[in-house]
This record gives sequence, structure tokens and C-alpha cells, in this order.
Amino acid sequence: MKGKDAKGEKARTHLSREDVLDAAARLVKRDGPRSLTMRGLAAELDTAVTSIYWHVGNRESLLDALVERTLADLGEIRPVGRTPARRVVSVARTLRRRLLDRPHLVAMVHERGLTERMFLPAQRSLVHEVHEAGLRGARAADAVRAVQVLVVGHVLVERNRERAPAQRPGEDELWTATTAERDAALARALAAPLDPEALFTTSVTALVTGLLGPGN
Amino acid sequence: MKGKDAKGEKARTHLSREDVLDAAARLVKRDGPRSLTMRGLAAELDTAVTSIYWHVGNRESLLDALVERTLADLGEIRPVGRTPARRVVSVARTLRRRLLDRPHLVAMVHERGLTERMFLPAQRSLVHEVHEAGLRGARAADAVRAVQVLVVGHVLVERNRERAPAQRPGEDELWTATTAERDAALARALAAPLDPEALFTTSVTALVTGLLGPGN
DNA sequence: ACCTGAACACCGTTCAAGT
DNA sequence: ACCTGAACACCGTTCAAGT
Repeated sequence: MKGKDAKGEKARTHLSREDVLDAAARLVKRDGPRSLTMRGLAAELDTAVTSIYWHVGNRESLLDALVERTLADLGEIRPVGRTPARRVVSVARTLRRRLLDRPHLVAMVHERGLTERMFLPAQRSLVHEVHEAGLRGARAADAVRAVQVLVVGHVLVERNRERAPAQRPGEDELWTATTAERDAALARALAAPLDPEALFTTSVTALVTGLLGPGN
Repeated sequence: MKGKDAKGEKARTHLSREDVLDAAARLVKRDGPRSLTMRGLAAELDTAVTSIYWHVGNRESLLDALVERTLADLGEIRPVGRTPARRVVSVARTLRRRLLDRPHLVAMVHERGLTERMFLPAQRSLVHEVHEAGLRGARAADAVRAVQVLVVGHVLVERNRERAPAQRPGEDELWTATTAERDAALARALAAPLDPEALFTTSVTALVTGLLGPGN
């Protein structure tokens, strides 16, 4: 089996740092960082555990390197739409999509307190659009940041909702017309499973309306 | 040392399940769940590791029990304010305060996908208020959930910002008047450290305005 | 019913030794 | 410069044995 790993990839003369990062990224994307063990990674690479240490130092540095890669991967975002408000919403939606593509890695970026840096590409676009909408100074900065936190908040919540066990007691048992202000449609809506994409659109649209709206 | 633990608490004849949970909750609140080890907990309780297993099964069940406790601890929330919008904002702020009080435990609730359940006490109040504001059916349910996700999103982001290392490159180096739409005040605001409480208030107010506002 | 120590299968990491 | 196996100090967990 020497020279060929479990995935049947090309033979390798030397193990490189890139090889280690590639394999680690693949495993993390599939099963999350928690189940990435140095021994398991070594097996995947068909090498000795200690070789990995030569290339990446230790487990924490390895994960840090993956986070750096993720940050580098998140490129610019081009706003689309006819009004600044629509363009802000479009940036938020694009960003959400990209983050949901790599939920584990986003969580790792978040854990390392680098959420702000992750948003830099989007931030430039958002700054431009809120300025375009007439916001200035601290008010513009607040608007940009409010959108950022909304996006990352939704992504974090959504990611964990996916793998949530059945809720006990289920929301369907909790809300009946009598407990929900005698509003049968409301009770039904509260009992129904949540549609994350729709909720996100509702939230970000309402937020942007509030931030850019005439009241401000 | 038998019969008196490291904190000098009262002697114990029998170790109880409650004793285990109390000690575990204290340690988790201080250092987070990651640094809670069964052996460390046993030392804290001045008992054998294996005794703990008799009372709580295993580490995962122990953490589950702490999460259950946290959920039970989050009580009702009384809305205050003269308009429905203000009362919704007040519920959100109170909720945020309570969650920030136990950040590690909230994160654990979240990891277990029980965020929805955590919100139940607040949900009743929110449902009442948005109904009061004239929202009905699915639209009311969306509004309630949008506020929920905003709150938990902010708490999660805020918690991790606290222990964030210095950002590289710092936002102060990134934003100058020329890059920030030639708006010196905006550049300064973007470079300044974020005030989480202020940003939260701005966000939730804008969101509620957008959700309850005349446009809808 | 409750507690114990020994033992097992894992972990990340270090290090001296190889080529 | 790169790789190796042995060894160390940790984990969570099981289990037979004690009282």
C-alpha cells in the first residue's frame, strides 16, 4: 500500500505541507474538526503520525492553517440590484451561501475570533452601498456591522439546526390556536418546520429596511 | 483531605447526582466544557472517577444534564415599554442579558440543537406582542423567529469576540478615509472597537422597525 | 446502593535515531 | 531535509470486586 493512499491517489515521493492540509481540509469538511485526529490523518496519508508534526508543527497549527486557507478562499462579492437596499440584501444572501458551503470551517474561523476578517471582502461592498444609500459616519459603520452579525448569526444557527435532534417537546405540541392568541394560522406557522432561507430573507430585508429607511 | 473538597465545603457522607452536577456546572461556567475532564471533576469532588459514572452515566449525559438545567433556569420574560415595538425590543434585550450571563452553557444548548427550546419562555411574550402590533399568521411567526435568531446570533458572535486575539491585520490599518468612500468619520467608526451592546440595540431596533413597520 | 482501583483503547506530543 | 517507532502523559470508559 506504500505510495498509494486509501483514496487511490497518485504516488508521492515526499509528503508536503500542502498534502497534509489538503487531506485535513477534506476530512474536516466531511466530519468536522472534532473527528480529525493526528493518527487518523496519518493513516489517510499513509505515513507515520510524527511526519505530520514535521510539516505542520502540531494539531492546533494545522487547524489554524486551514482557517487561513478558508479566509483566503472567500473572495470579493459583487452586489446586484437596482437600489442600495436590494444590493445590500444581495451581498448578504451571497455571503450566506458561501458560508453555508463550508459550515465546519466557518465555525472554526468563528471560534478563533476571526469573524471580522472573514467579512472583509463583503465589508467593502457593504460600506459602498450604505454610503450610496445616504448613511454617513458611525451610522454607516453600524449598518454594515449589523448586517454582518445578522448573516453570521443565521449561518451559525442554521448549521446547528440541521443536525438538531427532534425537539422535545416539539413545537407542534406547544402551539395550539388557544395558546397562540387564538390565531389558528399563527399556531400552524409556529408548529411548522422552519424554512431557514425564507426566514433569512425576511430578516435581512426587514433589517435593511429599518437601517436605511426614512425613519433614520 | 477526605470529606472536604478543595473549596473547603461541608463534608459529605454520600456523593449525590446533584453534587456532581453542581461541581460540573461551576467548572463549566468558569473554564468552559472543553476543560471539564472526568478525572478533574473527580478530584474536585474528592472521589474516584468511577463514582461519577455511577451517578451520571458518562460525560455526554453529564453535559446533557447541565443543558437541561440551563433550560429550566431561563424563566419568563416580562415585556416593558409603551408600544409593541418597544416591548419586543425590551424582551430581546433582557434575553440577551440572560444568555450572556452563561455563555458556555448557551453554546452547549446551541450545539445540541435546542436553541428553539431555550427561547420558549421569550417566545410566548414575543408572540403576544407581534400579534398586538397587528401581525397575523405566518407573518407573525416569521417576526418572532427573526427576533430569536438575531438575539442568539449576537450572543454567539459577542461571546467569541470577547476572547478573540488581536485581529491581523487590524481594522484600524484597513480603513482610511480614501478606502471608506472618502468619509473620515466612517473610517474612524470602522477602525474603532465594536460596542456590542450598542450594535445590538441598533440591530434589534432596525429589525423590529422593518418587521412591524408600515411597509409590511 | 454506592464506591473503588486496575485495565483498556484511545489521544496529542516529544525525542533520539535513522536515511 | 525528511521520516520513523518508542515512549510519555493524558483522555473516557468498562468491569470485577469490594462494602
